[in-house]
This record gives sequence, C-alpha cells and structure tokens, in this order.
Amino acid sequence: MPEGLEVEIWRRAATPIVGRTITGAHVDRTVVPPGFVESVVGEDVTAVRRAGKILLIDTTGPTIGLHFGMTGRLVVDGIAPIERLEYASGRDDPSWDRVVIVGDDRPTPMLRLNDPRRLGRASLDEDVGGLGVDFTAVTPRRLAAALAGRRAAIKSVLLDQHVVAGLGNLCADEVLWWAGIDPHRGAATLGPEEIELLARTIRRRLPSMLRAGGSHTGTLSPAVRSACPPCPRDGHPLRRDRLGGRTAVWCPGHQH
DNA sequence: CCAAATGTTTTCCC
DNA sequence: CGGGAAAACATTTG
Repeated sequence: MPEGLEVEIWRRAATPIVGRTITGAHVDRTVVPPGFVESVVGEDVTAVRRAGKILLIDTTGPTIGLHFGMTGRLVVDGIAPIERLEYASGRDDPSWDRVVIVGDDRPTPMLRLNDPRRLGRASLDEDVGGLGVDFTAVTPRRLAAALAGRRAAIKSVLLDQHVVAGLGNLCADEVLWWAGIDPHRGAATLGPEEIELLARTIRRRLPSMLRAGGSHTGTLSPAVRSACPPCPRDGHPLRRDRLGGRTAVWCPGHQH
C-alpha cells in the first residue's frame, strides 16, 4: 500500500469532507463488513484521522476505517492526491472502485477507494488500540520497548503493525539503510545506541519523504530497488534478497 | 508465459 | 497462548 506516508497525504487531502453528509454509498460487498452502506448513509462526517496505514473517517454514526492494501488509491471529490501509485496501474478505471461514498448528493463522489488488486478493505468501528506506536511518534524509549524480546529480523519486526504502525516495505528498507543496520539482524540484538539512531532516523527521514511526496521518494527509490546500483553512500553494490516474504534492498558495505 | 508488486490475514509448527 | 515463517488472497504490469 500505500504506506503510512501515503495515508497521511490522503488524510490531509480528505479534511474538506468534514461537516458533510453521506447521502449514498456503492461498494464491492467483498471488501466491506455486512451492513456497511446502511450504517453510514445519512451520517455526517465529523473528523478524518489516521492510525498507522488506516484512514479513519469519524461520523455521527460509526467510524469508517479504510485500508488500502497494496494498490488502493483514494480520490477525494474527483481529485486524486496521489495520481500514480508505484507498482500499480496509472489508470483510474471505474471498475476498480471498491468503496464509493457520495456526499451532499453531489454528482462527483466525496470519496472513492479505487483498488485494482482488491486487497484493500473498509471497516466499521475498528479497534485500532492494538496497533504499535505510530511512526510519527516513535521515540528511542518506545522503540526499545517494542523491539525487546523479538527474535525475528529487525526489518520484519518494523513491518509488524503491532510494533510500529505505518511503516511499509520501502520505508523500512530506507530507514535501515540510513541507520546502517543490516535488515537481517535479530531485533533484540540491537544495542541502545543503534535503537536510538534508528528511532531518530524514523523521526527525521519519514517527514522528509512525506514532504517529497511519499514512500517512493527515498534514496532506495523503486528505480534503485530494481536496478541495485552501487550504494550511494559507499559504492558497495546494493543487494536485494527475500526477507520475511518481501524484497529487502540493502547495502552490505555499511549496514551491519 | 513468468515474475514481481508500497499489504494483511490465515495456517501450520514450535 | 505466543512467536515466526510460509502460503493465501486478487489483479495488473513489465
């Protein structure tokens, strides 16, 4: 998906829907809970929030949770804040609309979740209390607590939304590259200084990528991930291997 | 035709 | 019950 950065971009773009009334909804029944349409139609939007990679739309009724899967995009009032997603189609095919929410009886839908691969989901009054610390709120202390006792590879642990919420495959590789940490390292083997550096990296690099436009704007951009050129930091050839079922790109030269 | 793709969820095994 | 690895999910694109 869209990682937490993309969802943050969409959250900001969706704030104009606050105060408006949901007058209709069209959904792919396979991606919403039973009774979704009946529960939300007629309610007013009271706030738009984000928890990790989940976009939360509070209403006078239930809170709608939008998960974007790998290829979901959000279109607000006919405008796509992110025109083209990496690794997804550049087209905007209406047949890929999974959740369409009409507001104030306007002809253009207030919100569209457009998702070719259909891995996205919508929820109602979802419990987000089990999510780990949000990527925007990571501190050395919180990160240390989250990593304690974890034997799995640090990269896999960073991708676990119950540990840190909002990091995806690209951002996880990116922060480990900046922090000089081998993604294969067991999470519990990181020392206090490494954890502090990793926490600082998350707090510094991600906002910078947010300003630049999202999780594809890092040093390990999709182009770099695909070509594996010499490491921009030390010239050592980047490596790409399979870790926890995902592609990990890293530099054996400076990530230890 | 084959492989791979910003992500969860489920299943099976310790 | 908890952690972890692998498979499942569904579809498009290069």
